[in-house]
Amino acid sequence: MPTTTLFTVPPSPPTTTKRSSLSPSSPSSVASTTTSHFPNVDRLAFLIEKSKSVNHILQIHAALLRHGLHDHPILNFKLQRSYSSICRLDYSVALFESTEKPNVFYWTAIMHGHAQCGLHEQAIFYYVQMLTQGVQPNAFTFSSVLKACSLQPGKAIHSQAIKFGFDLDLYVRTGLVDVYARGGDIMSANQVFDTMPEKSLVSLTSMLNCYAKHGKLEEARALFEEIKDRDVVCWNVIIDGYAQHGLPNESLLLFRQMLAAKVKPNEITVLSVLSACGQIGALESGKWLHSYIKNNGIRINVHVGTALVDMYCKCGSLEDARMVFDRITDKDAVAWNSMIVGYAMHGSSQEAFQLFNEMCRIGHQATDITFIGILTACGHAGLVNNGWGFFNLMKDQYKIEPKIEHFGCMVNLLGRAGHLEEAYDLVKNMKIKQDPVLWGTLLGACRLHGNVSMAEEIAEFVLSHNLANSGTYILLSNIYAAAGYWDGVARMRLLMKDSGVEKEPGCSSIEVDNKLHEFLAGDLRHPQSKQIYMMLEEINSWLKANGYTPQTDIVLHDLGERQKEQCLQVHSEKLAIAFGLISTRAGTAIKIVKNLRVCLDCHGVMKQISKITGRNIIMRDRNRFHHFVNGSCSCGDYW
DNA sequence: TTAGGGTTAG
Repeated sequence: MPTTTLFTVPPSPPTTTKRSSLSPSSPSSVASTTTSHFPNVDRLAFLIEKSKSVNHILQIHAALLRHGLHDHPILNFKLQRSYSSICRLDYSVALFESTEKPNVFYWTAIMHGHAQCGLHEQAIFYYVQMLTQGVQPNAFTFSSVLKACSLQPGKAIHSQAIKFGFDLDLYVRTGLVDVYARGGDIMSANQVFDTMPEKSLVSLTSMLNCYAKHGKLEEARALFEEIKDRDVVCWNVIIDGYAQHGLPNESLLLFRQMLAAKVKPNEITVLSVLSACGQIGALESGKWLHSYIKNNGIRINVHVGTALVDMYCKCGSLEDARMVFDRITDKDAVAWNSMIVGYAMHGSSQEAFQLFNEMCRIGHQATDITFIGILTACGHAGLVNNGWGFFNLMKDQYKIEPKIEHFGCMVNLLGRAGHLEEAYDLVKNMKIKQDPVLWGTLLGACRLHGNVSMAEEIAEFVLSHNLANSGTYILLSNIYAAAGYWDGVARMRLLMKDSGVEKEPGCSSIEVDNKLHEFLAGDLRHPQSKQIYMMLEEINSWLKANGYTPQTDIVLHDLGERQKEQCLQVHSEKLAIAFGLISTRAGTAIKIVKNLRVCLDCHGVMKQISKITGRNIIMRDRNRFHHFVNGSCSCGDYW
């Protein structure tokens, strides 16, 4: 019986056993098949199909040439397909072109090969050529070419499939659902799907994917619940749908259900679940998943490795991230970027720069994302000159046109460092479309440096050019509040109310024993609420004893001093830290994730708590990580 | 009178 170990060199066989040329047991024996035995076509066909590397295929190809079998229609066809399957389209095309009068099998295979390798236009070109040469397509042809179609050509192929009578074929229909799904035409996808004469698990999954990809999670869930024998692909689609559309908790919940349903996760599953862990900042769950991967034979290839690096960075453990990163053997630019961006968000600028140099040294091309990481690193460290240096390097040497995100990093860097005019000029003069977020960044810098006049000038421009969003009103309101212009605050609140804008409430979360606990400001919903508030009282007495003054001026409401203090005391991050202190062992680090930027008062309080309790506190806010150790923060109070 | 081809997750 042939096995997949055919291409490994076996222990030396007894010399008395005559090895048949029909069952070669090593690559060289394929190529050196020169005995009188005529190779069996089935056997060679099998060997071609089993081949996974270009060398194996080339050896078999050579053997075919030696035996004059290269013209054999099936072997030639299989060879062509085999080269395509490893994306060696050069060989595949050469074979195809040397085939006299290729039949529909050859045409379909060459289309499929190109579609598979992402050469979509080429695949469609072959389809047109085939028709021009009078070869009739069949159902296989349509399902192959559809893989290469975006919405417009897809519609044309759809009509042709109807014309040739293959549109009811299960595979063709599934391909059509997929075309409409990819093109975002959910209505048409639905219509094609609903009118399918029969539905397979694959077609159901294709429709499920359509909903999940486009954030139609309710529809996706309803369809998912209807599917009887869910396979791993099905689960992957729904888990990823939640992970990519802002519901990472739901994604983790489904992952647990998948395990309970005894469906074995694969590489694709863990990519989505790791992303979900990263979004939540769930380090314990992420670590558990890492061990699961190791214990269940899921290979840590460059994709899984990068997802792990990303998860560890976002969950606050740079050490674990770096350990995984160093073990990735075939790092691509994405892997390097994830580690560089990780260092950047922790404010480890020097490490980010070092890694960037290392990446360049070994010949990896930096991408636009690399520069986002590097410029972010400059921003967190206030390195204005370095920032300009990298920004220009990117444009001039790497020929990467700065995108809105790069301008965002620069405006943030300049604005934060007090170079307000420079930042203003950069935004005014940039050649790409004006963006509300960028103006928001600039307004944020005006707020930080108390420049009310520039803020008002910008506000006027932004409001009159329809560039305001919810953030603009909030920022302006905050700027007025900080300057004590309560009239201005009232005006902005009115504008916000009229435009239906609501401020996103601050929310902090903390993971204890694999369970996520979320807190809003002043939250009383937690079962241990009473103990949490008692702990808060204790913290307050510690702070008082240490002479800490609450930063009441950051409370942007027109309230009295005592009320402002009370307002600060129940900020979500304070509830989370209080819960962390009562629910974890003394000495363990506490990790908190906040959806907004940490406020000045909470930042000061965290520093004090780290000193008083001797605990390390790691806090991820919307902007970056803060590591509080013994009374100081890794951000150096610059954030 | 034959063999060979296709659809879903990343």
